[in-house]
Amino acid sequence: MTTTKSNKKDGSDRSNFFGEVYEVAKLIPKGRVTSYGAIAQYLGTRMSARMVGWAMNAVPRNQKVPAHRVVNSQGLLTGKHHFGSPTAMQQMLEKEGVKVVNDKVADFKNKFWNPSQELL
DNA sequence: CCCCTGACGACGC
DNA sequence: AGCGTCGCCAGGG
Repeated sequence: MTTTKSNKKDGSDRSNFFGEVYEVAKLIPKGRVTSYGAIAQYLGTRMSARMVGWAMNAVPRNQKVPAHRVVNSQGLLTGKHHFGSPTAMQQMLEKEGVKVVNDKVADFKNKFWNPSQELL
């Protein structure tokens, strides 16, 4: 075995960037939400938050990434249109306990999950 | 190889 | 507080 050190998690290493994004997104606790910028900042604030959202769209079906738990810094469900249905994202969030009003997360500030702080 | 778009964010007015 | 613009990085045509 040895396995040396390659700690590969089933193909999550598409590029450090995408892989990290998927990992963090998968770590988001149920009932909590985070923002694209927060993930970007956690990775090193080197890339724009746009890359994070982009990574979500590039998520293969193999990866179960709760992209619905990721919203923009306003708590707005900007990516809801990418779930196949414009209401799918909201439905999933509400199902997990996250109230969504007007395509926006209620108490977003309170439900915000910061990877750099919680994950630390 | 050049141009444009894209699930964002911060700043300026 | 709402709207507009620029910046960032990468992929697609």
